Amino acid sequence: MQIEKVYEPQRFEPRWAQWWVDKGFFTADAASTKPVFSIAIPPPNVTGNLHMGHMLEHTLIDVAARYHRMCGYNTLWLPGMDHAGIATQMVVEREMAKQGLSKYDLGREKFVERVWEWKEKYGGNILRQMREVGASVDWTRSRFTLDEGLSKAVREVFCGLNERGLLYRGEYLVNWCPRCETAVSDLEVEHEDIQGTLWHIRYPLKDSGEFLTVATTRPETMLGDTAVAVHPKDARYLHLHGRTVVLPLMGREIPIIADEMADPEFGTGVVKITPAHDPNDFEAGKRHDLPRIKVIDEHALMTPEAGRFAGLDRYEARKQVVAELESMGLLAGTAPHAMAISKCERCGTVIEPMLSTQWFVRMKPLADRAAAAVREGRIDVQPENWRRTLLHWLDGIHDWCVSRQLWWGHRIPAWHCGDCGEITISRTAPETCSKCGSSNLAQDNDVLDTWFSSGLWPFSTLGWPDGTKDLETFYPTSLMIMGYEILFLWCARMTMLGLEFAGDVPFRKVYIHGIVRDAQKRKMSKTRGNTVDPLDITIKYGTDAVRMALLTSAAPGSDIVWTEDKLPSSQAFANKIWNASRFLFLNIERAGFEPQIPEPAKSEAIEDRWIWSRLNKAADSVNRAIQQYRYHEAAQTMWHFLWNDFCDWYIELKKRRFQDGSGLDENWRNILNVFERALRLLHPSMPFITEELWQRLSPGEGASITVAAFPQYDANLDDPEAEDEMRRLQEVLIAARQIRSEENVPRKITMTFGLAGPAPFTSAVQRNREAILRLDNVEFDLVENSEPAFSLTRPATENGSAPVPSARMEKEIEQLEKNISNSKRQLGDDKFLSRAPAHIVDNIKTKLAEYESRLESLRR
RNA sequence: GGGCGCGUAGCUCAGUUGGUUAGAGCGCCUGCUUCACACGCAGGAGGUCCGGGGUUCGAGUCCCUGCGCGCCCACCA
Repeated sequence: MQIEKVYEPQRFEPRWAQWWVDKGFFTADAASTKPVFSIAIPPPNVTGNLHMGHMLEHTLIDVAARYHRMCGYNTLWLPGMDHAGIATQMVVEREMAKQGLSKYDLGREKFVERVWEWKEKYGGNILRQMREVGASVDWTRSRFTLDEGLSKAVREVFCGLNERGLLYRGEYLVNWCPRCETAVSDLEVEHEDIQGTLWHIRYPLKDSGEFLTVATTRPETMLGDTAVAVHPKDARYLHLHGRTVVLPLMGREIPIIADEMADPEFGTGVVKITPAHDPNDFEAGKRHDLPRIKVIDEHALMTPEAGRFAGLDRYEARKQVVAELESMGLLAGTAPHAMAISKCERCGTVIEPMLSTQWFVRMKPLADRAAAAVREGRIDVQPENWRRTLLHWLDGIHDWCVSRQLWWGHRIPAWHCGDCGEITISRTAPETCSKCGSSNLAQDNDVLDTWFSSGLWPFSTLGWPDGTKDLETFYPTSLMIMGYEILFLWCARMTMLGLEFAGDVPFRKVYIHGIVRDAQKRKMSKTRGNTVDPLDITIKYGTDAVRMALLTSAAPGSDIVWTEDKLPSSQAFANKIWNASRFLFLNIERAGFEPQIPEPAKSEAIEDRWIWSRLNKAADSVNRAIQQYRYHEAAQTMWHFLWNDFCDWYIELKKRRFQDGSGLDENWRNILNVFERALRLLHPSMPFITEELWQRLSPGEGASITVAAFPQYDANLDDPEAEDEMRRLQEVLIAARQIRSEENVPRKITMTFGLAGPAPFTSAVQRNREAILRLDNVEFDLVENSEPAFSLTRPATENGSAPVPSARMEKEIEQLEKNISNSKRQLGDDKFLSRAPAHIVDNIKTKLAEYESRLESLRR
């Protein structure tokens, strides 16, 4: 068999990815009686390409899924649907802008067609990309956002909410993005702290020479003021209650009201009220029945209500308003003011609180149920602090504005009567108005928030609202792995909607991972241009290496800082395994038999006993780690086992056994079995290389490591004696290597040491003389004594004696003296003796004896 | 204004319930073309675990506090 010196992932990865799909390994069987493990794979969002975050998330999910499948579960990789919404539209709009087109040039229908075309082209592109980085997904269950089944689920939920009294429509202040020309929810707004300005403006009292000075950060909104407020108990203004001021620039007479929202401590204690353009003022306006005058429109331009400022951009209007006030002597002053502005998460445009008619979902009842499910542990959220964060959000929930003034998305299933104005909400398009019977009906123009349909994902993808075998088998899903940036947007919504409509939690466990950041620890984002394309990276280093690099840094609760220099070492690790197998294959050929995984044989050889015990420990650790989402630990464990234990010691010790073509003997039976088991343990983390090697080792028909059993801890394989003996051998050899290295003795020259020490050391060396001679080219003259520690001396050579370098000795002596005095101090301390557990005390006693013995021999 | 997280070797980070001489990868130094691998092997240097208090026989780990970063949530003009 030809095995190349360097592992080339590109040769194998696409092949296995395709093969697994062809073999149907990712297709879960709803009819199976095996325990179910279903895991949700969030889709990459639609805006074009995969990014490193997708890669991380997919890797974690894939590790969990492969692990459970190997553990005997009926495993479903539940693919995500393709998101729709503002992001999609923005990308298409951007594309169109390059051709000098705007969506208005096309009109709604044509524009939607454009988006569909785009979706087909790039949506498919994303699937292809995911396949290329080894995404293991049952795409047959995949679903586009606007497909038939999902639309049905969306209508069902919308109508269901309505029937439960959880839906309402009305005119409120919503977050409005003037660039996207749509309402957005609170969660889609980003806050940015800026140094703003506080303008103090003097409002003249009617029938008096007095002025009231108000403070505002948005002077242009004064054009829409319908009152000014003072605190009811503010002694300075008691006499003004019920009086009237004349709004500068507009000449409108507006009342002075008493309302607690005015903070006497802030500014002058007087606040202007603009019910149409500020959430607080909107509420105050409701309390005092104030008119709402809209002076800024959906494009952020001033309305005719703004008088001579009409048509101006909001910021231009601000300038002119301030200038005019100043010239009129009504500007009492300005002051810098730290404040937060709201921006559209998608396009960065400053959000305008806008009076508009929207659809809302009443969240409190839904959130209460979700919170209860989390509190009662019906959903286990890990890491723990995210559980509290989620609960905190659920407890303080606001109603959800679900309507969007976009052209792409799920149309709201509500029909307006052109005659009586009645709104009919229905699963299917009604023929006539439910109130007046008119057939003059038009469907609501708004579409639903992307997250509305996304919130139905875990059950809509399984066939809900129809009762299907899939739904029955795989819902609730077992585990959801997602980044914290969509904890509220998605996780919370899925939980609420799942509980309400699918009758159970959408997933039993949620694991929240960190996000991938760039080398400067900034969030990766396309607009910033600091994204890394997983395709480039996987082509360069291989998917396995990329996965390993992500996994080894994926400690729970922390973000991953992505630097490309992590890749070469993962790549080196893949190559290391590759070459370990190369060693095996070359020797198999030399030994004269075919590659195979033979029956294991019991062996008394120290390296066999030791490696089995180590492997067993690794299996234990990997199983635990994956179950506890400690993927980095699983990856690191296998890395350490394969590189340090298997390659550095086990193979090195075995080498000498393969000198002559001895056939398929005990050595082979052990090493091949150990290697095969290690491949299985590594498979979830590095699926491709492990499959390739496994197939080469085990040329069976159609078998795959991907469905082989995951090795479990087996108490019978624990061999502490062998581990102890091996540890002693390693200690002795390392000590000898140090001396060889420091004395610059070439490997070719056999070194002979005097080894004086207790029986365990001397007998370990005695039993393995031949092995260690071959390994390090060292020999030992053994002297057994009753000291607790061994000591190494260099017998006289042709060059004279002088065994150990003195600098090293002095340093060690210093360290030993420190240790000894520490140990003695502890052992002389009555408190320590009486309170510390016995095994700690014993341990220190033993150590002390070892230190003293070692010190003694060094001094000699 | 609330809440959360971080600060450990030059760099990027591990370090489950407090326990003995704090680890890894990269980088650095020395020596090796040893017949699996130079994407390698062997050896080495490098840390007052951010500062200060406290609890404890014992603290990188728990508590308080200070400093420095970062994030999330929030309708105070």
